[in-house]
Amino acid sequence: MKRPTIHDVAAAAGVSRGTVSRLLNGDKYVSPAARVAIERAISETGYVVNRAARSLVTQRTGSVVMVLSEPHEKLFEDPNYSTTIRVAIRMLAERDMSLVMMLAGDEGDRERVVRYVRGGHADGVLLMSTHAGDPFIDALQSGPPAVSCGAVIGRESVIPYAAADERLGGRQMTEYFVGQGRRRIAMITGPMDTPGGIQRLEGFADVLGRKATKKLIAHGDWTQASGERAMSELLARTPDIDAVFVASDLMAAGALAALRAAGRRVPEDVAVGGFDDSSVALSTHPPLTTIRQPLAEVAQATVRLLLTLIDGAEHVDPVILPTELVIRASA
Amino acid sequence: MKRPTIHDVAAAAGVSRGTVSRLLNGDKYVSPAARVAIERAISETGYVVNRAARSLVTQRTGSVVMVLSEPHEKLFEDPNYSTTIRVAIRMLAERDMSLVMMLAGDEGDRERVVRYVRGGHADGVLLMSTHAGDPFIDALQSGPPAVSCGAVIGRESVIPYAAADERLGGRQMTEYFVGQGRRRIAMITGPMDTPGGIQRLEGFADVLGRKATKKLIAHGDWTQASGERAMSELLARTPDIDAVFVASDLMAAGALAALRAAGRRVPEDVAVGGFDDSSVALSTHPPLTTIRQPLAEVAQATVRLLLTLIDGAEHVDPVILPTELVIRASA
DNA sequence: TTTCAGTCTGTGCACGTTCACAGAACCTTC
DNA sequence: GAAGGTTCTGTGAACGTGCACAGACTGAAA
Repeated sequence: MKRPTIHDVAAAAGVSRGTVSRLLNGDKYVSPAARVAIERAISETGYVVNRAARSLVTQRTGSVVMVLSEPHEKLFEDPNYSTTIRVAIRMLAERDMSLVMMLAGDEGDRERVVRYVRGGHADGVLLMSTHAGDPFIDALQSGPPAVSCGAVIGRESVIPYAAADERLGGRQMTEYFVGQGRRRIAMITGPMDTPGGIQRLEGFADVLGRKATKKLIAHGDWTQASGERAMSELLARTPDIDAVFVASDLMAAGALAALRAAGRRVPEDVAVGGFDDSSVALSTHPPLTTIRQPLAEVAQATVRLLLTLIDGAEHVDPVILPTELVIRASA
Repeated sequence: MKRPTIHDVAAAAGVSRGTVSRLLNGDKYVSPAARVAIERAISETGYVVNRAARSLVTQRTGSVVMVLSEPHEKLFEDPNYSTTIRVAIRMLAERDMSLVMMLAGDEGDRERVVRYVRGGHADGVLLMSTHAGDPFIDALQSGPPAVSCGAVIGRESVIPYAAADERLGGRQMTEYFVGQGRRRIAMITGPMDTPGGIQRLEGFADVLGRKATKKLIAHGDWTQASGERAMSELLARTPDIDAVFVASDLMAAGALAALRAAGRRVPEDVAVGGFDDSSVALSTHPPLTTIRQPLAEVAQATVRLLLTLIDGAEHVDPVILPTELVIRASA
């Protein structure tokens, strides 16, 4: 039993293919009588358009590809992903478009993505967590519109993006520490080739100025273990620290462990601030004071940018959304 | 500047469309001379096949749709998702297939999925975390092959799946408690319409037999808050508990908070066991003894089942993979 | 009546591929 | 040299849709 085609619908409704096609594509110039007949025929036959045939003639695929630029080993649970995926699916579904996922972890992956996109298999590209100087961004330039969820360092001008104001978040936490009368404020950053790594530190430095010395700054790689290590480093280097701003909740959990091991009380001896307001922030002891990012809003803005470009806009401006301080027991 | 077609490649290589098509589809009967000429022409022109045109004639789309059956509000970070998504993308990419994502949170979503699948837009369906008695599984029966990542309760016979042996996990943790000489062992379960909710409890009951009384069992909904609430309930009901098996790490984090509030020491007074071995298990204090699920292996097995069915197999058997006890400080 | 604009409809063609088929070229064997 | 099997190649016909175009019908204005 074959799937019904537009011919079958037309025949059942007693009209021609063209009329059915017009109705399907929201064209005006379809008489009320034809309209009801066709709608009935569609539901009777269970017709659904063949996207392949349509895209063959329209040169559009009705799909957007989301590219995950994480190296394979790092399967860490980034809440950003699940939120963005869901928001994107939902917004695309409203326009009857679908989301296809691709990985860009190694060279082979990236080549595959470029081939896919260049081959015209997607109407747009949604980049996730792309690292600084990623060469394959250039390869994407000539194809369909591409946007990034989160800033692409060094390429802000070439690829539109939506992101949280990470720098503001850094300032918010640091100002909070200062306002509490903390005097020796340290920071554990993320990798310095990511926006979160760079910009959260910038916010920290904005507030502290020259008091943000190298001795007070340690680097992690987002993992809990790296947070623990960095905290130990800091304690060894500058024992009189009374506050530490950690660039992610997960690393902050590591920092808490190191502080506990060193016999420091939190928040009495050392205040700890995280970033992300992830579920980890609630499961630590004490729960983390942290910075909440407007994840869903960023995702929405990203998709909106992409759709605007797909609709033919020449240029869009980046969108930067404010973060928010969430106060809990750790600071 | 138009995209090159198979005609352009054929012309550049001095052969006909048919020969190029044969090479592309791995057919034998292509002479060595033609082969090199075509391969050169392909790389010179930058040709990449038009999937829409191909799928129009082959009736295959080269894509698999992953259906996320979570209600919208619950955007909780399930590590299962990110692992399965990555594994699926990777395995599909090897066969030059792509993964498209859809949501099935409400009735409208589900209808969209059914239309999409029935419309022949996917060669297979990969169900994630489908709840018991989900009616839309039946709607999927008549379409392309569908498999589930995780058991589908009450439908094990109708839809193939791969899953972790949740029941075994429940036994492992409970036996560990028994072996340690714990006498009053309680359990906090997940929702009783999910495999994780039901089967982890079954494992618990397997070991404890009639000692697993109703008084010792409380129910949560996977959230941290529900874990905390359930733990308080249990303590009020049965104050002499000396161990509790919590069906997820996140809920276990909540249980730890409740125990701390009640002045119980962990693990001295009460041993706590979690489930999942998620990142939360490491960030709690003390770190959680828990059950590790072979997430990646389950994902691989799921995709393999689906591909086997897509390749024409009539029937496949479900795959159930063993869990593993991970001992940390909480028990 | 004629003219014209507006509304609605049907038809042929193109999109880029695969597949079945026919046939050419080559080798082996009688 | 005829016959028969491989191996290889080109060609026409689909697949299901959107779009441009031509034309039919309406009603209003000249």
